[in-house]
Amino acid sequence: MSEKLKLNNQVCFPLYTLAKEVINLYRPILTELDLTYPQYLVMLVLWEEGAQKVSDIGCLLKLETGTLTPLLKRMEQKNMIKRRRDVEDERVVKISLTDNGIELKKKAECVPVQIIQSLNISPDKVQAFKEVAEEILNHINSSRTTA
Amino acid sequence: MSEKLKLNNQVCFPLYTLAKEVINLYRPILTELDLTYPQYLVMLVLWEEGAQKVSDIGCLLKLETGTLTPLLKRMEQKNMIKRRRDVEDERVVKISLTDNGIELKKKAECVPVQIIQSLNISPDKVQAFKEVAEEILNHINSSRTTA
DNA sequence: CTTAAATATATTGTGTGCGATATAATATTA
DNA sequence: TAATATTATATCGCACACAATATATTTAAG
Repeated sequence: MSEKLKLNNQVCFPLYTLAKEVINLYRPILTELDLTYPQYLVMLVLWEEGAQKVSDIGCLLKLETGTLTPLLKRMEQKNMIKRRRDVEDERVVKISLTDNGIELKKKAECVPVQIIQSLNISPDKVQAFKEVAEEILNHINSSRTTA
Repeated sequence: MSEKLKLNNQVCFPLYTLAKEVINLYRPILTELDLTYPQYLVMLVLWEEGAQKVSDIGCLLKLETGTLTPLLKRMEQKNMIKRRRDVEDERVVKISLTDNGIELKKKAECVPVQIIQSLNISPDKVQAFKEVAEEILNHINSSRTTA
Protein backbone atom coordinates (compact mmCIF):
# COMPACT_ATOMS: atom_id res chain seq x y z
CA MET A 1 0.00 0.00 0.00
CA SER A 2 1.14 3.52 -0.64
CA GLU A 3 3.24 4.54 2.33
CA LYS A 4 1.94 8.08 2.28
CA LEU A 5 -1.56 7.06 3.32
CA LYS A 6 -0.45 5.08 6.38
CA LEU A 7 -1.69 6.56 9.64
CA ASN A 8 1.75 6.46 11.24
CA ASN A 9 3.22 8.51 8.42
CA GLN A 10 0.71 11.33 8.82
CA VAL A 11 2.23 14.50 10.23
CA CYS A 12 -1.08 16.15 10.98
CA PHE A 13 -2.63 13.28 12.88
CA PRO A 14 -0.40 13.61 15.99
CA LEU A 15 -1.00 17.36 15.81
CA TYR A 16 -4.75 16.86 15.70
CA THR A 17 -4.68 14.30 18.49
CA LEU A 18 -2.30 16.27 20.68
CA ALA A 19 -4.43 19.40 20.43
CA LYS A 20 -7.44 17.45 21.62
CA GLU A 21 -5.55 15.71 24.41
CA VAL A 22 -4.14 18.98 25.66
CA ILE A 23 -7.62 20.48 25.78
CA ASN A 24 -8.65 17.38 27.71
CA LEU A 25 -5.80 18.16 30.10
CA TYR A 26 -7.18 21.66 30.61
CA ARG A 27 -10.76 20.47 31.02
CA PRO A 28 -10.81 19.41 34.69
CA ILE A 29 -8.66 22.41 35.68
CA LEU A 30 -10.80 24.93 33.82
CA THR A 31 -14.03 23.32 35.00
CA GLU A 32 -13.03 24.58 38.44
CA LEU A 33 -13.25 28.10 37.00
CA ASP A 34 -16.46 27.28 35.08
CA LEU A 35 -14.59 27.86 31.80
CA THR A 36 -14.01 25.88 28.61
CA TYR A 37 -10.69 26.19 26.79
CA PRO A 38 -11.82 28.74 24.15
CA GLN A 39 -13.60 30.69 26.88
CA TYR A 40 -10.35 30.69 28.85
CA LEU A 41 -8.59 32.13 25.79
CA VAL A 42 -11.15 34.95 25.64
CA MET A 43 -10.48 35.68 29.30
CA LEU A 44 -6.71 35.75 28.65
CA VAL A 45 -7.30 38.40 25.98
CA LEU A 46 -9.53 40.50 28.20
CA TRP A 47 -7.26 40.23 31.25
CA GLU A 48 -4.27 41.27 29.19
CA GLU A 49 -5.74 43.82 26.81
CA GLY A 50 -8.88 45.07 28.50
CA ALA A 51 -12.19 45.61 26.68
CA GLN A 52 -12.14 44.46 23.08
CA LYS A 53 -14.39 44.42 20.05
CA VAL A 54 -15.74 41.01 19.02
CA SER A 55 -13.73 41.27 15.82
CA ASP A 56 -10.53 41.99 17.76
CA ILE A 57 -11.01 38.86 19.84
CA GLY A 58 -11.74 36.91 16.68
CA CYS A 59 -8.58 38.22 15.08
CA LEU A 60 -6.39 37.41 18.07
CA LEU A 61 -7.82 33.94 18.64
CA LYS A 62 -8.48 33.09 14.98
CA LEU A 63 -12.14 32.41 15.62
CA GLU A 64 -15.10 33.24 13.35
CA THR A 65 -18.10 35.26 14.44
CA GLY A 66 -20.25 32.15 14.09
CA THR A 67 -18.16 30.64 16.86
CA LEU A 68 -17.63 33.73 19.00
CA THR A 69 -21.12 35.19 19.20
CA PRO A 70 -22.75 32.21 20.96
CA LEU A 71 -19.60 31.60 23.01
CA LEU A 72 -19.60 35.17 24.29
CA LYS A 73 -23.31 34.98 25.03
CA ARG A 74 -22.69 31.94 27.21
CA MET A 75 -19.97 33.86 29.04
CA GLU A 76 -22.37 36.75 29.49
CA GLN A 77 -24.94 34.35 30.96
CA LYS A 78 -22.32 33.27 33.48
CA ASN A 79 -21.78 36.93 34.36
CA MET A 80 -18.09 36.92 33.43
CA ILE A 81 -18.27 39.49 30.65
CA LYS A 82 -20.51 42.31 29.41
CA ARG A 83 -21.59 42.82 25.79
CA ARG A 84 -22.34 46.45 24.87
CA ARG A 85 -23.03 48.12 21.53
CA ASP A 86 -20.54 50.92 20.90
CA VAL A 87 -22.31 54.29 20.90
CA GLU A 88 -19.82 55.66 18.36
CA ASP A 89 -20.41 52.81 15.92
CA GLU A 90 -23.54 50.80 16.50
CA ARG A 91 -22.22 47.88 14.45
CA VAL A 92 -19.53 47.23 17.02
CA VAL A 93 -20.06 45.13 20.14
CA LYS A 94 -17.57 45.81 22.91
CA ILE A 95 -16.71 42.96 25.25
CA SER A 96 -15.57 43.86 28.74
CA LEU A 97 -15.00 42.06 32.03
CA THR A 98 -17.49 42.10 34.87
CA ASP A 99 -16.22 42.30 38.45
CA ASN A 100 -16.60 38.53 38.57
CA GLY A 101 -14.53 38.24 35.42
CA ILE A 102 -11.77 40.40 36.88
CA GLU A 103 -11.87 38.43 40.10
CA LEU A 104 -11.56 35.14 38.24
CA LYS A 105 -8.02 36.03 37.19
CA LYS A 106 -6.71 35.24 40.66
CA LYS A 107 -8.01 31.70 40.44
CA ALA A 108 -6.54 31.39 36.94
CA GLU A 109 -2.97 32.23 37.95
CA CYS A 110 -2.23 28.62 38.81
CA VAL A 111 -3.57 27.15 35.56
CA PRO A 112 -0.43 27.52 33.39
CA VAL A 113 1.79 25.93 36.03
CA GLN A 114 -0.47 22.93 36.37
CA ILE A 115 -0.56 22.44 32.60
CA ILE A 116 3.19 22.69 32.16
CA GLN A 117 3.65 20.14 34.91
CA SER A 118 1.25 17.65 33.37
CA LEU A 119 2.83 18.07 29.94
CA ASN A 120 5.92 16.70 31.66
CA ILE A 121 8.40 17.74 29.00
CA SER A 122 11.63 19.73 29.10
CA PRO A 123 11.23 23.54 28.80
CA ASP A 124 13.63 23.50 25.85
CA LYS A 125 11.53 21.09 23.87
CA VAL A 126 8.36 22.96 24.77
CA GLN A 127 9.91 26.17 23.49
CA ALA A 128 11.22 24.53 20.31
CA PHE A 129 7.84 22.95 19.70
CA LYS A 130 6.08 26.28 20.16
CA GLU A 131 8.43 27.97 17.74
CA VAL A 132 7.91 25.42 14.98
CA ALA A 133 4.15 25.61 15.48
CA GLU A 134 4.28 29.39 15.16
CA GLU A 135 6.53 29.14 12.12
CA ILE A 136 4.10 26.83 10.34
CA LEU A 137 1.22 29.12 11.34
CA ASN A 138 3.05 32.06 9.78
CA HIS A 139 3.63 30.10 6.58
CA ILE A 140 -0.03 29.21 6.36
CA ASN A 141 -1.21 32.73 7.08
CA SER A 142 1.20 34.44 4.70
CA SER A 143 0.43 32.03 1.87
CA ARG A 144 -3.27 32.73 2.43
CA THR A 145 -2.84 36.49 2.06
CA THR A 146 -0.54 35.99 -0.92
CA ALA A 147 -2.97 33.71 -2.74
CA MET B 1 0.36 41.53 34.95
CA SER B 2 1.45 37.97 35.55
CA GLU B 3 3.52 36.94 32.56
CA LYS B 4 2.22 33.41 32.62
CA LEU B 5 -1.30 34.46 31.64
CA LYS B 6 -0.25 36.43 28.57
CA LEU B 7 -1.52 34.97 25.33
CA ASN B 8 1.89 35.04 23.68
CA ASN B 9 3.40 32.99 26.46
CA GLN B 10 0.88 30.20 26.09
CA VAL B 11 2.37 27.02 24.65
CA CYS B 12 -0.96 25.38 23.96
CA PHE B 13 -2.53 28.28 22.10
CA PRO B 14 -0.36 27.93 18.95
CA LEU B 15 -0.96 24.18 19.11
CA TYR B 16 -4.71 24.70 19.32
CA THR B 17 -4.67 27.26 16.50
CA LEU B 18 -2.34 25.27 14.28
CA ALA B 19 -4.49 22.15 14.58
CA LYS B 20 -7.51 24.14 13.43
CA GLU B 21 -5.64 25.84 10.59
CA VAL B 22 -4.27 22.55 9.34
CA ILE B 23 -7.77 21.08 9.28
CA ASN B 24 -8.82 24.16 7.33
CA LEU B 25 -5.99 23.38 4.91
CA TYR B 26 -7.40 19.89 4.44
CA ARG B 27 -10.98 21.09 4.06
CA PRO B 28 -11.05 22.12 0.38
CA ILE B 29 -8.93 19.13 -0.62
CA LEU B 30 -11.05 16.61 1.27
CA THR B 31 -14.29 18.24 0.12
CA GLU B 32 -13.34 16.98 -3.35
CA LEU B 33 -13.54 13.46 -1.89
CA ASP B 34 -16.72 14.29 0.07
CA LEU B 35 -14.81 13.71 3.33
CA THR B 36 -14.19 15.70 6.50
CA TYR B 37 -10.85 15.38 8.28
CA PRO B 38 -11.97 12.87 10.94
CA GLN B 39 -13.78 10.90 8.24
CA TYR B 40 -10.56 10.88 6.23
CA LEU B 41 -8.76 9.44 9.26
CA VAL B 42 -11.34 6.65 9.46
CA MET B 43 -10.71 5.90 5.79
CA LEU B 44 -6.95 5.80 6.40
CA VAL B 45 -7.50 3.18 9.09
CA LEU B 46 -9.77 1.07 6.90
CA TRP B 47 -7.54 1.32 3.83
CA GLU B 48 -4.53 0.27 5.86
CA GLU B 49 -5.97 -2.26 8.28
CA GLY B 50 -9.14 -3.48 6.62
CA ALA B 51 -12.41 -4.01 8.48
CA GLN B 52 -12.33 -2.84 12.09
CA LYS B 53 -14.55 -2.80 15.13
CA VAL B 54 -15.88 0.62 16.16
CA SER B 55 -13.85 0.39 19.34
CA ASP B 56 -10.67 -0.36 17.38
CA ILE B 57 -11.15 2.75 15.28
CA GLY B 58 -11.83 4.74 18.43
CA CYS B 59 -8.66 3.42 20.00
CA LEU B 60 -6.49 4.19 16.98
CA LEU B 61 -7.92 7.66 16.40
CA LYS B 62 -8.51 8.55 20.07
CA LEU B 63 -12.18 9.25 19.46
CA GLU B 64 -15.12 8.43 21.74
CA THR B 65 -18.10 6.39 20.67
CA GLY B 66 -20.27 9.49 21.03
CA THR B 67 -18.22 11.02 18.23
CA LEU B 68 -17.74 7.91 16.12
CA THR B 69 -21.25 6.47 15.97
CA PRO B 70 -22.89 9.44 14.21
CA LEU B 71 -19.77 10.04 12.11
CA LEU B 72 -19.78 6.44 10.88
CA LYS B 73 -23.50 6.64 10.18
CA ARG B 74 -22.90 9.66 7.96
CA MET B 75 -20.19 7.74 6.13
CA GLU B 76 -22.60 4.85 5.72
CA GLN B 77 -25.19 7.24 4.25
CA LYS B 78 -22.59 8.30 1.71
CA ASN B 79 -22.07 4.63 0.84
CA MET B 80 -18.37 4.65 1.74
CA ILE B 81 -18.54 2.10 4.54
CA LYS B 82 -20.77 -0.72 5.81
CA ARG B 83 -21.80 -1.21 9.44
CA ARG B 84 -22.56 -4.81 10.43
CA ARG B 85 -23.22 -6.42 13.77
CA ASP B 86 -20.77 -9.24 14.39
CA VAL B 87 -22.61 -12.58 14.42
CA GLU B 88 -20.08 -13.98 16.92
CA ASP B 89 -20.58 -11.13 19.38
CA GLU B 90 -23.72 -9.11 18.88
CA ARG B 91 -22.30 -6.19 20.88
CA VAL B 92 -19.66 -5.54 18.23
CA VAL B 93 -20.22 -3.47 15.08
CA LYS B 94 -17.75 -4.21 12.30
CA ILE B 95 -16.94 -1.35 9.94
CA SER B 96 -15.82 -2.27 6.43
CA LEU B 97 -15.28 -0.49 3.14
CA THR B 98 -17.80 -0.54 0.30
CA ASP B 99 -16.57 -0.75 -3.28
CA ASN B 100 -16.94 3.01 -3.42
CA GLY B 101 -14.85 3.33 -0.30
CA ILE B 102 -12.11 1.13 -1.75
CA GLU B 103 -12.25 3.09 -5.00
CA LEU B 104 -11.90 6.38 -3.15
CA LYS B 105 -8.35 5.49 -2.14
CA LYS B 106 -7.08 6.26 -5.63
CA LYS B 107 -8.36 9.82 -5.40
CA ALA B 108 -6.85 10.13 -1.91
CA GLU B 109 -3.31 9.27 -2.97
CA CYS B 110 -2.56 12.87 -3.86
CA VAL B 111 -3.85 14.35 -0.57
CA PRO B 112 -0.68 13.97 1.56
CA VAL B 113 1.50 15.55 -1.13
CA GLN B 114 -0.76 18.56 -1.44
CA ILE B 115 -0.80 19.06 2.32
CA ILE B 116 2.96 18.78 2.72
CA GLN B 117 3.39 21.35 -0.04
CA SER B 118 1.01 23.85 1.50
CA LEU B 119 2.63 23.42 4.92
CA ASN B 120 5.70 24.77 3.18
CA ILE B 121 8.23 23.74 5.79
CA SER B 122 11.43 21.72 5.63
CA PRO B 123 11.00 17.93 5.96
CA ASP B 124 13.47 17.96 8.86
CA LYS B 125 11.41 20.38 10.88
CA VAL B 126 8.22 18.54 10.04
CA GLN B 127 9.78 15.32 11.26
CA ALA B 128 11.15 16.93 14.42
CA PHE B 129 7.78 18.53 15.11
CA LYS B 130 6.00 15.22 14.65
CA GLU B 131 8.40 13.50 17.04
CA VAL B 132 7.94 16.04 19.80
CA ALA B 133 4.17 15.87 19.36
CA GLU B 134 4.29 12.10 19.68
CA GLU B 135 6.58 12.34 22.67
CA ILE B 136 4.18 14.65 24.50
CA LEU B 137 1.28 12.39 23.56
CA ASN B 138 3.10 9.43 25.07
CA HIS B 139 3.75 11.39 28.26
CA ILE B 140 0.09 12.30 28.54
CA ASN B 141 -1.12 8.78 27.82
CA SER B 142 1.32 7.06 30.15
CA SER B 143 0.59 9.47 33.01
CA ARG B 144 -3.11 8.80 32.49
CA THR B 145 -2.72 5.03 32.85
CA THR B 146 -0.38 5.50 35.82
CA ALA B 147 -2.77 7.79 37.66
C1' DC C 1 -28.78 -21.92 35.61
C1' DT C 2 -29.54 -17.48 37.30
C1' DT C 3 -27.89 -13.22 38.63
C1' DA C 4 -24.27 -9.78 38.76
C1' DA C 5 -20.47 -7.66 36.50
C1' DA C 6 -18.21 -6.33 32.45
C1' DT C 7 -18.18 -4.98 27.63
C1' DA C 8 -19.61 -2.67 23.21
C1' DT C 9 -22.21 0.49 21.14
C1' DA C 10 -25.90 4.02 21.07
C1' DT C 11 -28.17 8.19 22.74
C1' DT C 12 -28.49 12.72 24.77
C1' DG C 13 -26.97 17.21 25.99
C1' DT C 14 -23.69 20.95 25.80
C1' DG C 15 -20.17 23.44 23.52
C1' DT C 16 -17.34 24.46 19.91
C1' DG C 17 -15.93 25.50 14.75
C1' DC C 18 -16.87 27.09 10.28
C1' DG C 19 -19.31 28.19 5.79
C1' DA C 20 -23.14 30.67 4.07
C1' DT C 21 -26.42 33.97 4.61
C1' DA C 22 -28.93 37.84 6.84
C1' DT C 23 -29.26 42.28 8.99
C1' DA C 24 -28.12 46.64 10.48
C1' DA C 25 -25.12 50.51 10.51
C1' DT C 26 -21.54 53.26 8.44
C1' DA C 27 -18.80 54.85 4.56
C1' DT C 28 -18.41 55.97 -0.25
C1' DT C 29 -19.65 57.67 -4.53
C1' DA C 30 -22.16 59.37 -8.33
C1' DT D 1 -27.95 63.44 -0.80
C1' DA D 2 -29.76 59.08 -2.60
C1' DA D 3 -28.01 54.75 -4.10
C1' DT D 4 -24.36 51.51 -3.40
C1' DA D 5 -20.66 49.23 -1.15
C1' DT D 6 -18.46 47.94 2.97
C1' DT D 7 -18.20 46.52 7.66
C1' DA D 8 -19.54 44.26 12.13
C1' DT D 9 -22.34 41.03 14.19
C1' DA D 10 -25.85 37.67 14.24
C1' DT D 11 -28.17 33.50 12.64
C1' DC D 12 -28.50 28.95 10.64
C1' DG D 13 -27.03 24.43 9.34
C1' DC D 14 -23.89 20.81 9.65
C1' DA D 15 -20.22 18.20 11.76
C1' DC D 16 -17.38 17.16 15.33
C1' DA D 17 -15.94 16.20 20.51
C1' DC D 18 -16.78 14.55 24.90
C1' DA D 19 -19.23 13.56 29.43
C1' DA D 20 -22.95 11.09 31.18
C1' DT D 21 -26.28 7.82 30.65
C1' DA D 22 -28.83 3.96 28.52
C1' DT D 23 -29.27 -0.49 26.28
C1' DA D 24 -28.08 -4.86 24.76
C1' DT D 25 -25.00 -8.70 24.97
C1' DT D 26 -21.60 -11.62 26.89
C1' DT D 27 -18.99 -13.39 30.70
C1' DA D 28 -18.27 -14.74 35.36
C1' DA D 29 -19.76 -16.18 40.00
C1' DG D 30 -22.14 -18.77 42.90
